[in-house]
Amino acid sequence: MTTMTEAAALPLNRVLPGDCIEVMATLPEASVDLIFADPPYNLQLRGDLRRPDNSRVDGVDDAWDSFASFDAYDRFTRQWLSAARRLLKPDGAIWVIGSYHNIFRVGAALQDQGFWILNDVVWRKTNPMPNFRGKRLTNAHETMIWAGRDQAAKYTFNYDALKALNDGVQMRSDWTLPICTGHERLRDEDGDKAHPTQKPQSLLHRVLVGSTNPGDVVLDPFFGTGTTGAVAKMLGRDFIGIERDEGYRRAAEARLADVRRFDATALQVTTGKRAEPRVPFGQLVERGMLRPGETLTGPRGQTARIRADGTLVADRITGSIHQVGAALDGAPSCNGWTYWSFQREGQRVPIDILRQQIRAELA
Amino acid sequence: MTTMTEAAALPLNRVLPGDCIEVMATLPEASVDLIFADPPYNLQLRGDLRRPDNSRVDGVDDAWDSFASFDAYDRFTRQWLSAARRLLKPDGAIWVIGSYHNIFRVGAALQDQGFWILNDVVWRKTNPMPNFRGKRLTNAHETMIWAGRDQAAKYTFNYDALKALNDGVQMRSDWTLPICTGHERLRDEDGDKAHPTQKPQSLLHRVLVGSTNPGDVVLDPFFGTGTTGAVAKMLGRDFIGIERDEGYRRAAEARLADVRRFDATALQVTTGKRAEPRVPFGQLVERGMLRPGETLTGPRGQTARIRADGTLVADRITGSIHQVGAALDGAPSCNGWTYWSFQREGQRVPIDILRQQIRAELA
DNA sequence: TCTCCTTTTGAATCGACGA
DNA sequence: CTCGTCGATTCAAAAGGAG
Repeated sequence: MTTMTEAAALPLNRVLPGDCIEVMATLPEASVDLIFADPPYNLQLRGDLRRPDNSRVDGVDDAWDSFASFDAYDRFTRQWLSAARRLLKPDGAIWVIGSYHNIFRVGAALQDQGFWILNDVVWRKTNPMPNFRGKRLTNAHETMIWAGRDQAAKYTFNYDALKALNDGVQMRSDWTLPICTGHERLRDEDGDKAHPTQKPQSLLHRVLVGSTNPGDVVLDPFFGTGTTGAVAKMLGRDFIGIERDEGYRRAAEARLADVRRFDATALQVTTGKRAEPRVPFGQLVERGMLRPGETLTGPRGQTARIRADGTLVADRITGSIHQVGAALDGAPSCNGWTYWSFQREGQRVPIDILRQQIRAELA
Repeated sequence: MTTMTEAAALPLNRVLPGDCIEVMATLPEASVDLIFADPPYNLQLRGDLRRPDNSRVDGVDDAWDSFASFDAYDRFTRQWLSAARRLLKPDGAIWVIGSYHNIFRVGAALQDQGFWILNDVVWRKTNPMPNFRGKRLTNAHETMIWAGRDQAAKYTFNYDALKALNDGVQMRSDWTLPICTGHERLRDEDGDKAHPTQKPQSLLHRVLVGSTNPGDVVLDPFFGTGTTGAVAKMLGRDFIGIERDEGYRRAAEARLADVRRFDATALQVTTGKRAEPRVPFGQLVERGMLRPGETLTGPRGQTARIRADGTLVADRITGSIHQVGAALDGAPSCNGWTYWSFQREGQRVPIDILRQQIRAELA
């Protein structure tokens, strides 16, 4: 959906160096379909933490996670969110992940800037770090906020694909997934973890399958070691990464070079009836699949006759298949396609069968 | 822990009428051990919502949940929080429950006022209302914030009691509990629900066991129909309720009169048996155990390829592992978990092996 | 009383498109 | 803009009723 000029101006599938607020300011507005952001959590750790066996926990103590006050953190948040919002297309959306240290401030800032929250999603970790001191509950989840650019945004939501991913029941707002460990966890030459808060690919897989389409542009302003880019590449989405730390950038670039894109068939995803072309009921009459004068039957024996223009008459009611069905049932609305049947060889046949025939021809 | 004079001044185990901000101002400072608050969520619903069968959803349209703007909601939040904080003893703590509509604003206000967040706790509903229009994820959880009066507060945390409640492993920050239905749900003379958002006793049971001791004073400034009071009474804690709606107050008082101390009802609902967790096939794909594009093999050499949403494609058939297996065999049904295998190092491996791996992690 | 099936219901920010 | 029309969309529990 990008024009040539936009596409030319966008540095796709690269990791841009620098501070994300400054770099985002250089990119063209309304050019990005989705933003996934994993900003610093502002953890406020005091001293170091030791396990019961006295070994030291390797916590997040990097300078980039340190802010002088809530106020400073809020200023930072509002700046990067504002820059990010400028880059979103009108129907774009954003995901932000955080913990209780920062997510309330991020959520309030999103609302204040006009983003429209669609869901908050809980990532339940199957294998969280235990609470070694027994002073609080095990912090076993993180929170993601999914928001449209504004209330009017017609955001992408692949409902049927996520439903398929969840064994045929609609996807819920709590996602149970393991943290990033094992081979997936990037390590430096010394065997230490390359990034303290590397997110699992499974998390990004679900986000991108659910809220983007192949060919969409996904921006990650806190790219880190590039989980967003890796999954985007696998799924045939374009990405833009921004990362100011050279070490993380190098790790991400090495990682991305090894990623293969899934083939076209694998990228296809379950779609529902919404994606199908519309078929006017009148077309069934025009094509002679149903004849004017023929009688249709409703679910409880209601009858109506077809007129030459594809409207129905029942009793004193006239109108579309939907309107007559709704009127007969005293219902506020009705899907005429699933309401009415016709007779063929003594059998009741739903009219939706005929619509499916036409759609099959169109495919 | 209360002195004689404080105890004398406190209206214990009663439901006080009136606006909570005004009523709290009349109570003595530093007199309460714990506050549990379920403030209005500011839902901002538009129009009515119908189920696919055309029945109408009885949503929250009460005047008390309506605010003119985020700004108005913030002012309200800061006022009641500030009044509540004055009432807390130095080592007191607060719980606030909310949804994505309001919880970010509440969380930020808590931090701004000097409360110190201890955990955010996710209430995962076993039986949430589905998303009827298929436009978002099922909103299947609510969020609670647990915070000390300030960073120095030596808050109460009954670590071992919660660990015992959780089958001997540390209590996590995600709690899986059913919503309030059935006999527990209070109804008026007409059989309608007495309160639109009654919380389950199991939730309060866990909160009060974990963060109060017998004899503590628990304040609920948005008392509603009195779940907090009922569970407090059962558990031998004192409570103070504030509720401005007379109908809710009467329902709460009738309810409380029937509650006996040490009633085991709440305990029973808290500990439920766990069934074997369902593992969607899609999770094997998300987690990279199987790749999109990879080929699965059936018992007699049938093949199908995996797509990014966890569905299979074989010939012209698309669907779940079960559906495609059944279609290829011309069978009415099929257990895809035992039907399909994948290749690893030249060997055929049943996909069920991978499901067992995931279940082992969850156990 | 027990089983089986049907009905009801729950804190919900729940369209798209053309005229 | 608004307005009218098309037509897509639900899961787990518990209550209630039939046999």
